[in-house]
Amino acid sequence: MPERQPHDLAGPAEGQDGVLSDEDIYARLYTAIARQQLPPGTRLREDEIRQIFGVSRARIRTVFSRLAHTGIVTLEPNRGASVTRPSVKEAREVFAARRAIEGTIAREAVQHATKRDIARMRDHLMRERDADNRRDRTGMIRLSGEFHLLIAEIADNELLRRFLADLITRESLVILTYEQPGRPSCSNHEHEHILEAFARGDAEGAAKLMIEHLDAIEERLDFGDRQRSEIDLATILRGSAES
Amino acid sequence: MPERQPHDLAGPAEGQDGVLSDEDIYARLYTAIARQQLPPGTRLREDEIRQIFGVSRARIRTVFSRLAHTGIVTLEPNRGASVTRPSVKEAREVFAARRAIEGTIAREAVQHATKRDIARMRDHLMRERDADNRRDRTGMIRLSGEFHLLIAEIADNELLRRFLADLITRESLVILTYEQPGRPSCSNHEHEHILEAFARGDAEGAAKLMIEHLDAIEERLDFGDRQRSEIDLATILRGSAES
DNA sequence: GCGAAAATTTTTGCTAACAATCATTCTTGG
DNA sequence: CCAAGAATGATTGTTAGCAAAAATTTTCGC
Repeated sequence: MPERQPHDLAGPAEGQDGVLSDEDIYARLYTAIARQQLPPGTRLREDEIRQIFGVSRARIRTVFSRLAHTGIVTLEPNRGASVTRPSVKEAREVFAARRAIEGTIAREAVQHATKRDIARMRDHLMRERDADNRRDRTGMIRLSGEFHLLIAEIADNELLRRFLADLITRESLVILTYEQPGRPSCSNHEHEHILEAFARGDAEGAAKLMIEHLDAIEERLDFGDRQRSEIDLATILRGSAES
Repeated sequence: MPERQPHDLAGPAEGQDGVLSDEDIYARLYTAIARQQLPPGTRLREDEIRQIFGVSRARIRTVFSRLAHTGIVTLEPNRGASVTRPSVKEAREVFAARRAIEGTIAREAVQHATKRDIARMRDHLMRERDADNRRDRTGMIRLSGEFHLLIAEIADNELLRRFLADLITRESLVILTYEQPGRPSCSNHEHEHILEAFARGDAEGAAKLMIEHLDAIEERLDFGDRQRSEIDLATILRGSAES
């Protein structure tokens, strides 16, 4: 897993007179991490980021502090910032937190959903299928997360939507850290079942399917396998030293 | 509603060599706000806070930025920071978000709870009753929030616990803004019913009671009355100008 | 006396620069 | 040749100070 460098974070200037606001910078870094462009462990050096965005270091420190507060960036005193490498415990907490809220979000969203919302969901799944057919992995990851956020948007609670956005971003780091090659984490077949529950107005069904979907994502990761293989290697290496 | 000043935020130094870390400063301000010591609208001037804590302004700016990210402090460009005054919409979102997660948290907590946890809850309710009998309003508010956080702690998901802590802090601002005098917002009788559900291991019952408890808190506030009385005054004042 | 404009003060936004810490490279002794 | 220590460079942590914006006070004209 090579660490990618944050070279292309700067884009068209969004603020007044071409100056990026702290919020803009935060959003850029956040999005890059959410889209797995900056994998876990990527060093984020203040001076480099400040040059990329053309601002002073103090601005970057502020942004880093906020990113750290959401848990997607880790600050080490005197050593700087890096994209968070989630531990197994953290990973499991992210999934548990998602299960805790996404069932309820789905239920609320079904009760709020208009015909237009359902059409948006359909359109979204078509785009997921397109990306899947094109083997556009980055696009799939983005669209998968966005499907969940679309549901949260339909549920119409900004606090929950933002909390979920953070959880999804943290989960994208989990996926990069613990994913098994060739085994996609988020299935658009499962998304389609959820959409069907929405279309028939089945709030409890949607909630149940959502939780099962999240269970399935978690199962596709390999926390357990990784720990076992580490123990085996250590045993083997100790054995060969003693014989 | 007078605005209190942040004079007494500094306390015993907690960091190495008596220097407070950013985290310490964040925690101090957060706690003061959560305990309603700094009411909605309180101006937080950088220079004043920096003098109180004996650090540079840049440190304070970092802390303010993070507090603003949780929504409990509001930053206005070129005008500074103040404790957030929640709008009615925000207030309702806080309650809706709490209902969305606290039912699930209560359910999880019942399934995790040990005898020791139940004893801690009982002890906590005794302290609530003490505070109530002493008419210690500040203590009641703190302990009420802490009861909810104790349940989240028993549920053992740090992400949810922290999100709930933020929601509770935001709710304490809502209560200060919209509370009816003489009408306490959080009833320890309702807490006792919740504890009973815990003691008999009734996860669904606990979840249901928790949601009803939150409904009841929300009902005790007067979003509606306030809006209605404003409309009446405007109508009356316009009527007297035309006659 | 009142309102508007000007002047002054206060506060925020931001940067350059220095101190402190860590990481890397070089040197030295065994 | 290797390990330990020293030297050097890179990076973070922090502050002082200036520019810009907002708030407050003073002045002036009617």
